[in-house]
Amino acid sequence: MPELPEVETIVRDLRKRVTGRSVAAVHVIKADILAPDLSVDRLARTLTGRLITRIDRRGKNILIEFAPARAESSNVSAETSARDRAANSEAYLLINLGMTGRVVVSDAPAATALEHVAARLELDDGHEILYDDVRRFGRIELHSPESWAERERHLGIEPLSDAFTADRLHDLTQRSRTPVRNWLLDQRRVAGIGNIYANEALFRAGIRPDRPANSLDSADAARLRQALRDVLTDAIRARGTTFSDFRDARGEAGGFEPRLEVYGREGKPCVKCGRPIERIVFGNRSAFLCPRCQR
DNA sequence: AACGCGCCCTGTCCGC
DNA sequence: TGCGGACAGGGCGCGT
Repeated sequence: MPELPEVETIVRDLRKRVTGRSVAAVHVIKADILAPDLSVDRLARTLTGRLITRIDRRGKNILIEFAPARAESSNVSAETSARDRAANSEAYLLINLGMTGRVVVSDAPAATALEHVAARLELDDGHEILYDDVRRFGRIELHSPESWAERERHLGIEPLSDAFTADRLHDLTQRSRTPVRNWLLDQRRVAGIGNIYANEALFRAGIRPDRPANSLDSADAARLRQALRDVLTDAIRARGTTFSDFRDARGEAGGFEPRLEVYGREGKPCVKCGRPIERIVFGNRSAFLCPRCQR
């Protein structure tokens, strides 16, 4: 269930721990977590020896940026091969955790407990970045600046950015009649929301999850925008929600689960009115709501 | 062509 | 006690 707050938690941990390190070696144990066009060989060839310059998050994706392999030479021959050009520009490693992916730095005590390590990045300080994933729904992609720019075009607006205004959200929702919970899950519209925070935000905003997106008026959109920002911010502060699988880069669970108000609380009393929380299923996923507080 | 559904994968839990 | 089936749900590919 890693969504925006969980990924942000990992990114902040990683940023402190591995920025400025370089890659000594790459090991892939389960090759099926690599993107279809990415071979173990190309990944290893591209990353070995490279300096980690930045760690970022985009939606639910971890983005590790690497410096060019060689310093840019002033006058490279016109016949520079594609591989040379790639080595002369930044590289971007994208990690999507899927359902059960974990990124843990190897010196954390919890690292030894990882049972499904799919890939390891050895660093020059002797530590490793471990990618662990029981179900292997996660994915690792390698990008050039160009392919990353292309990939990013398919990701929607960041809900914590200044650009995510009530007007913008209202405008976007008016183009679709899909249930607003499903609407929120589509990463091409808003990036970073998954089923847990979609449900939590809709409860906070007093909006039923099965309402068509285009039924939201501007007041609904304003409440939803604020609810999304609040719940994501609160969850980041609590270092994410752990149901069973999520762990931060130190291998530790998040603290937000006890503060969920509807998700996973079927039959339990609504925190606002006391009525039992209902679970309904649509779009192949559970939605949780208070039938009284959400309209 | 936006939308909905099934699939990928494994661990856990529940009912018989 | 054991086992089969449902369920978890991110993201993608496909059919309508």
